[in-house]
Amino acid sequence: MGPLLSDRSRDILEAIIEEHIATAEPVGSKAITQRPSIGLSSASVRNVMSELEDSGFLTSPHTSAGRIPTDKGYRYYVDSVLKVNRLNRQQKTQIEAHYRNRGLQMGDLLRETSRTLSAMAHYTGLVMIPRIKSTVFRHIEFVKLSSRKILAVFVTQSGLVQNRLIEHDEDLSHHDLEQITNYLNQTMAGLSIREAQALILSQMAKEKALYDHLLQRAFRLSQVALDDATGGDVIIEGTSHLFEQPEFNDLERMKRIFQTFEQKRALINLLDLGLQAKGVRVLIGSETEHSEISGCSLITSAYYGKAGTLGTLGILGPSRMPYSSIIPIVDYTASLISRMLEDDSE
Amino acid sequence: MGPLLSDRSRDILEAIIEEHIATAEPVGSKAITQRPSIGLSSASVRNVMSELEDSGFLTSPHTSAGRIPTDKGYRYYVDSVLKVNRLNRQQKTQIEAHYRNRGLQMGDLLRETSRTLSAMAHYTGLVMIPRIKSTVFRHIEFVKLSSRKILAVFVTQSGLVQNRLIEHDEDLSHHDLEQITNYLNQTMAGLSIREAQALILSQMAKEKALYDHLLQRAFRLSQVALDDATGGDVIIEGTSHLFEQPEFNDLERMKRIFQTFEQKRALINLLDLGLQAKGVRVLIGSETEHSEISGCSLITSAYYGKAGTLGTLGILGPSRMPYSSIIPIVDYTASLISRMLEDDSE
DNA sequence: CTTAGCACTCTTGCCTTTCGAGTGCTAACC
DNA sequence: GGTTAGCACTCGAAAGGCAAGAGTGCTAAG
Repeated sequence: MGPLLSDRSRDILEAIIEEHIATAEPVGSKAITQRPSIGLSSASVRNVMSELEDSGFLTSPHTSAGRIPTDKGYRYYVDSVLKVNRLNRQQKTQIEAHYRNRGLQMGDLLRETSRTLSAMAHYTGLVMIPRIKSTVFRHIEFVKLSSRKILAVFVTQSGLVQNRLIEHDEDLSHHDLEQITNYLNQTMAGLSIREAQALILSQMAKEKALYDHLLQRAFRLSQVALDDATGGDVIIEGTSHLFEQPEFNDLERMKRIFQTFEQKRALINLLDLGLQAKGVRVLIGSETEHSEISGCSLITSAYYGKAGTLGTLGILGPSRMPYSSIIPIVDYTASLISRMLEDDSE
Repeated sequence: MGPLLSDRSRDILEAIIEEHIATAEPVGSKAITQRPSIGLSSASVRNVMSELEDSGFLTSPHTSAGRIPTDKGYRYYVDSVLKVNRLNRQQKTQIEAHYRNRGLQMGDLLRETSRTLSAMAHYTGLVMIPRIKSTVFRHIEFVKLSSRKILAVFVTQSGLVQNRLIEHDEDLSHHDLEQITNYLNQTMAGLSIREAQALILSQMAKEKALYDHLLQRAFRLSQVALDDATGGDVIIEGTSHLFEQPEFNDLERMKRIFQTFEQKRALINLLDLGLQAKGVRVLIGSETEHSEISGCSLITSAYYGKAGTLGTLGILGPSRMPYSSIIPIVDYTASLISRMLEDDSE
């Protein structure tokens, strides 16, 4: 896909984009001629640039200011031109160093991953916390906080801890809770949450007939505890890096971006899109269909545990981003923590 | 304390500060004379302003630009002039509305509180998560994730859930862990963490003599689980409000502030200062001794659970802040969630 | 002690000018 | 034919100048 361009047009588009990525300035025809790979005069380059503008790959801020890539331009570049670097030994070591010497539990591991991404890329790091539904049951516990309030604490195979407060209209004794806990832990051991939920529903129908009071309670509690209503959260780190980018010199724009960070909803939706995709996914500018972060690109990849896809992680930065070096960072980090999460649950 | 000023100087300082808070501009002598409370000519006001500048309460950005309060000026104002408003019915209802209709567990409650503070004040809300040490033990659970890894999940009286990954060199069976769990839950029920830790230490000494293998393990595990090394965290909400303030039009400054938000360390230290203090505490500009957030003020208050002080919460905004309306917001919110946390553990 | 008056200072906004970068077009060149 | 030198043109950025306005400090009179 992507419209076909002549070799020459492609080379010049590549040169313009790379120059723009390096300088953050609109690039003129003269700058291009100075590249060894282009053996043309500035006049010829101008002709090509004019064509590229007509077909929507470039745009000019004003008449006499050189040209900058459009989202379409970046898209073509990423899809058809870009050659992704491989990480060198040193970079890999640098990433791995973030995880050395610590027994990190799931939550901390994900936070550290977001930090790693942000530190390596000098942009903002994003890590989506796994949806409960995509995890495997390990352990559940009901702790009685007061006569009406029960805290359900729930641990997944990969060590993610979730908890939910349940208001119960009936006073269950410690002993009752213990029995419920034991029963549920035995019954649901090793099930995926999806399976567990199905089991609960079918059992609830049955138990109504059997009229076993305690079991009824057990299933009702576990149903609430495993309910996924809270729906996803995302860990954002390294937001201050955005201040370093000249394209974010605009306070109004920064405000909108940070509002988006705070609401998280929109980010979660964007990250969700990457759940199914294989490998690294690049969303450029308006493709995010979220005007609040226009001018930004999002590089994401899914990460996995033993039970399959857990979530996505990625980097948010300006569209003017050195894709060739950012993409492998996301790729390597995703596969690294996937490996860690798979090993973990042995 | 606070240097003594004549009534007149005090009135004029008050007028200048309130005018500056309202307009965000340097205020000149003429603006002051228009206030009904000041029955003086601009010339007289100028004389007083000159004195106030000499004694360090005011400063002028340049010769012909009116004057703005210094940190010392704000400090005097807050300590000796300010009359704090009371919240009206509507504001209280507004705050309470944030907590209606939801069974919020501890973590969510604190996050919601940070949101509430930020929404009510239009500045950034901060809530410190309680240090383990200042809480009461409720429940502990050890979940075996793999042969070497044990996840310790630990619930406090107020429903705060903490977890820690323990790498253990010995393969404990599920049955062992269950016994350990039961024993510890019985032994430590109702103790404060401080007491529990003391108990663990003394028992560990004893058990060495008694040579009970399982108990030794139990105490060693619980020691690690209750270790407070992670030390505090703070929930920050509403950072985007800062963009609305004219004094934060400076990108370089914003960057420093957001870096401070990311590191959190400095914020935690500042919030810690408010742990002992009774009532609302105001830190103005340079008093924070943290140049990164110079020009900011921090209004904090401690909040309580049944077992005493849990942590502090507050609002971060520009020094030019309507203290009279912000202080009661912090005050009321702190007492409101304290009440909720006390009730909770009945 | 207060205040009117006034000279002085400095910023702000606005206008003009200049400069330079970059373009598009045309005509000459290979 | 494609390619390129040359050139007029456009437009923004930077610099300078000017007037307006706000605010001050000082002085002298009330």
